[in-house]
Amino acid sequence: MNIDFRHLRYIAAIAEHGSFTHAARALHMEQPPLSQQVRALEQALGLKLFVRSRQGAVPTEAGAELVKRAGILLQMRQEFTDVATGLARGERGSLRVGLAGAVSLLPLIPAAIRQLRLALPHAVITMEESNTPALCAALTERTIDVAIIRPPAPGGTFAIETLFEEPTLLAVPVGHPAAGQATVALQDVAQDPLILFPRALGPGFFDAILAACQNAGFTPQLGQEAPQITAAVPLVAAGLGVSIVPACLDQIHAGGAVFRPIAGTAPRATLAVATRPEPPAPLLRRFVETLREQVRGRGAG
Amino acid sequence: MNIDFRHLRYIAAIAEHGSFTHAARALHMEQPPLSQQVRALEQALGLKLFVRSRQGAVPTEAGAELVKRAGILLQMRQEFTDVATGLARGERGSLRVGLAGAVSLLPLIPAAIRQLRLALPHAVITMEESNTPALCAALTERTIDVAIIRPPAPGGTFAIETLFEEPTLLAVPVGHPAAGQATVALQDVAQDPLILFPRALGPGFFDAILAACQNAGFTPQLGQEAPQITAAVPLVAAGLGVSIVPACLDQIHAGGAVFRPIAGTAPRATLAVATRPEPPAPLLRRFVETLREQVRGRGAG
DNA sequence: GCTATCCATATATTTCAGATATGAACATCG
DNA sequence: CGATGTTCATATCTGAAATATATGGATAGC
Repeated sequence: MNIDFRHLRYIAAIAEHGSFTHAARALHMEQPPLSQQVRALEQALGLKLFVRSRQGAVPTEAGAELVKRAGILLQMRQEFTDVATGLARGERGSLRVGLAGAVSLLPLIPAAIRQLRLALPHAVITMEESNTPALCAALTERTIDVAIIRPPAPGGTFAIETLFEEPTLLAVPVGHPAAGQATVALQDVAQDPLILFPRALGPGFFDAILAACQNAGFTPQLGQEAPQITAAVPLVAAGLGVSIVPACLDQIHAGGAVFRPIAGTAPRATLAVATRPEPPAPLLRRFVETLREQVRGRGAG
Repeated sequence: MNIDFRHLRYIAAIAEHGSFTHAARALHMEQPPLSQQVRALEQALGLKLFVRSRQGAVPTEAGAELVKRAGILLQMRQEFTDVATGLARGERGSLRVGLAGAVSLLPLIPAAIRQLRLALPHAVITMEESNTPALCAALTERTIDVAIIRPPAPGGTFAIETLFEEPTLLAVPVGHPAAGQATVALQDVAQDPLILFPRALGPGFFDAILAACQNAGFTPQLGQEAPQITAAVPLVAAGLGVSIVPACLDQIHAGGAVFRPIAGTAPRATLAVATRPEPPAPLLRRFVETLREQVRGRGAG
């Protein structure tokens, strides 16, 4: 015979109540099937678990030992279902979040992760920073579970949800004439070399910047290429040119670079949540929901 | 739904084989019921355990966690049955043995216990020494599981099995005329005070000694009463009289007492195994069997 | 495009846990 | 001392649920 949790529950109940009849009542069943099942179990194990008498039933020595183990097993089953419901509710599990360049400077994302960490102490949330193409590759390779990227996502097929459009600022070196103005028109820096990241790291943002310049009536002269989006700021500070960067980069106090709002219609840096196309794990779903809440709550970030 | 070992086996097998079809084969069942059961389990837990594809099935993160726990539970069930069969075979468990006075001097009993200890390393065997009435009381009170007694057993109802008849020796003080003889007839000590234990500690043995004296043609003059059977030897050594004692007592080298075989039909000290009337636990059965073997092997002991 | 393989669905079958009814043994109480 | 109520055991029946059988749909590899 195959021992079953049922048998374990039965012998535990009998030991607890000291009688087949009372145990049966507690188990919401009748006494005969209980006797029958215990009898079958005893036969299968080849030993008597209880000494029956008119006063009830007491475990034999072997019975006591096995009742003890039955209790442990039942407790572990309970733990199994508890963990399962925790996982189902997204209160448990692990989530690896990938962040595109400069995204971690946006208060929004760390805030969302912090909120989730507090709400779900059993969840393990890890972060890593990279660029959009690498993040998308990591998604398909299952190295991460979700990425905040700058669309479009290259290669593979993902579920993409636009989070919000981040405003941009013009970064100019101190001493530059535009640094004196409260707001700068793009034309005012048409002659300066434009320092940008490699287009592959965010073609959408890259093209939006170029389009804005075209709209302003000039074709920008591309200067030194910044290896990442954030790397443009030190280059500007070094006097190699100007740059258009996500607004959150003004947190980088490079000393030597100042940030100014752009007059008119400035380009915008889109941020999106990318996941694998498969149905999301509960914890992932919660994370995305939290992100949306944060966006709604803060407007931008 | 109630989670069952069946479900745990199923998900463990699927994780191991990486496919429903192969797992079903390994489980000696068909694929549809396996799919159905896992589906039901997933529904009950409210989460997906496996990602199905044409290449097979791989656990989700939650699935992997739960598969791990399922393996532990299954392993503990195995341990449960292992312990149960160990208990059933009497290879496991505890046995409390009570020994009547002087019985521990008989090589037979320690030898049996030693043999059992070596053969059954998982068994816990403890011993204690007392007198027959106390041992019988301990049996009914379930303080011990088996006793080697000097019948008859007072009070209560027990399963008694005679082990063997131990020969007796005459104990006389050095310097006593009988000490010079190789064999002593009981008549030769008819005038000496006979030192004996209280009759209640072994009425059968006590009466056998008196009967032997009557047979030899005299009624013994009872001297100082020894509190236990073994205590007679020092009293004899102190010159307070003679005694008739189980042969094994010659191991007590009191200095001052010598032991001599009794001519003719000497009284005999019966030893018996007493247990509670209920069917014996496996380990107890083994112990009694070992005792019988020892008796057969050694003749006396 | 054909075939093999994978999982899902639908239906039939069988097994087995549980309910009901009853019996036997014994303690308690009037 | 017998009546009554407790205990657990036995026998038979019912019903739910696990499994088998048959089939379908989707896809990867040849």
